[in-house]
Amino acid sequence: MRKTIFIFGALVVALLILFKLSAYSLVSGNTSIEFIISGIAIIFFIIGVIINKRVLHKHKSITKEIDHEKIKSIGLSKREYEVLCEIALGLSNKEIAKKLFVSESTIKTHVSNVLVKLDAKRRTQAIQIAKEFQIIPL
Amino acid sequence: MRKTIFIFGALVVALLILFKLSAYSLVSGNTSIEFIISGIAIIFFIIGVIINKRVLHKHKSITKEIDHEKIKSIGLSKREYEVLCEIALGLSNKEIAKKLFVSESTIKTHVSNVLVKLDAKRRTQAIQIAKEFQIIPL
DNA sequence: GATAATTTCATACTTTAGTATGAGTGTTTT
DNA sequence: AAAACACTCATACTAAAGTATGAAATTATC
Repeated sequence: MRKTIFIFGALVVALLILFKLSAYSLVSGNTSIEFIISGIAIIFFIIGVIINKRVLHKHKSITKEIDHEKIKSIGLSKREYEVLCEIALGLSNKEIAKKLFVSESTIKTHVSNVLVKLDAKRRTQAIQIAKEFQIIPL
Repeated sequence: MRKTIFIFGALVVALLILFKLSAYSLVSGNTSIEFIISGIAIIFFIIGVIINKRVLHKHKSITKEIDHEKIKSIGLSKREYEVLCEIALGLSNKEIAKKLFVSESTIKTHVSNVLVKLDAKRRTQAIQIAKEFQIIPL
């Protein structure tokens, strides 16, 4: 938020300087009106692009970033969340067990807990629900 | 593509009109220089926003829209693709069977074919692969 | 109209997933 | 220290998923 205020402040100052500069240039007759207009047009075009990018980027990040608060509110433990991520990658229980250096029965326990906490009947449904909750990357 | 060309053409024309107008206004002394500059700034700011939105929208559509060519090249039939989409929604074979008004064994056949064609060992892996191929919606 | 591809279904089987229960071992938290 | 939690593992079971094979009906395609 502080950044945004700073940028807009700088923008206003730049605008005022532009006004003064262009008025001076016109009076002194050094520069043509077309040149000034073109410069201003380019500058504001760029500003428009940048600001739009910022706004859209925030939107994107909302849909992409992981909602850690949601994970907590659901009550998923660190290990359960890890298992959930591996499920979403398409791994079997056996493969997850190997990857995390634990037994398959341990993974089964974690998976069961994840299903209960996400209110899912299957691991595929858990993936879908986790995506809706934005707790796993797309 | 035609649209883009048309828009840019209109843009150039609008620019030239602006030049003439501002030059005329200044000579006749009806309008202040600040007013003209502000107008131009606003117009180009808006143009910048619009163009940026178009570019980003195309980018988004690339990551969101379904690659029908890919589906064909993989060799997925219409029914198999339907089943794949239902799998991605987290449905069980029985649920898919009900939804598509066929028997569960039919769905099993389709699922098996899908797994072979996507080179997946499990339905969860098939979901992941299908997402990477961009043949199912995120 | 014949051929090829798709869709449908069944049966029998193997494998994986998921549930239930109990229990041991550490870590926090109170 | 005791309670609560997280992680681990096992056994035994049920349910679902996936494979293999064969076959009939439908629909494109040539």
